Amino acid sequence: MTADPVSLVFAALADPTRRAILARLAAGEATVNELAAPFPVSVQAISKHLNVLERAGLIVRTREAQWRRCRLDPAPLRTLAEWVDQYRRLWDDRYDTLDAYLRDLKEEKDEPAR
Amino acid sequence: MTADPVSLVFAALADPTRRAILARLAAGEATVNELAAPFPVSVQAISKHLNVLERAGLIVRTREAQWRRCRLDPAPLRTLAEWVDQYRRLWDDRYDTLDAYLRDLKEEKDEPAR
DNA sequence: CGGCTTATAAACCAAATGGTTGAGAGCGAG
DNA sequence: CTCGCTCTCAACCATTTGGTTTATAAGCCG
Repeated sequence: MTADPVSLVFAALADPTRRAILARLAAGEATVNELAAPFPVSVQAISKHLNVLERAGLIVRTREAQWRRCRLDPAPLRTLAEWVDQYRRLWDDRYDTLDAYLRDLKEEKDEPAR
Repeated sequence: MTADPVSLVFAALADPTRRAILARLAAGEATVNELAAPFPVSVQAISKHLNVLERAGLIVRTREAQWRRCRLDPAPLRTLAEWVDQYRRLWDDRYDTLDAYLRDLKEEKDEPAR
């Protein structure tokens, strides 16, 4: 129960079953049974996975007769993309100019380095 | 022990302490003690966190006298950025033109040609 | 050598995780 | 109303996780 949203999203995505569920939902809404069908586990287990995804804000569930329709909410994924982008300069060559800018900033800050 | 690399990376990032360690390492290499200093937990706990980060491929540790110097390896973050990008069209309006392009690609594939 | 510092290993513990089964609740169709 | 389908809740279980403390390895320096 770390409560902090970023951790919730990362934790939710740290499971292959849940990532597969998201992939399925990217193609459109689905009911719990539809989502559970491809997996070798019980529907109850999938229901638990959906709870995790919902608490992370990655899906929303709407009740519709006896069905619970699940829809993907991409907002947390956007947040996550921004988080990863903090580190883009570390691997992306095309980031060179901004990287140089940041190096300049750093040199200003700690002169006696190296 | 899910072994699958993507899950390892997500799981490693699902902890605020470990993300803070990565943020620190983005500014440059550091020893275990240096990394542990800001946190209210024992050095042993940090050592365990470093094991998790290392198994996820996010850091590499080199021995240097009695110190273990830790360096960030951005490769898994790049993989992760690519994973998230699968979903970019779901939230990014500017993705409209590329979205249309991908739809065209898909139409091509559905035909027997190629 | 002996002591200090750095870091890991091992044993232990409480809590969280991912799964199961069993028991309903909610709703539509016959 | 009752049957069947959809879905969740509750209890239980094994394993993992994040932390602790204690012990130990490895290396520098006086």
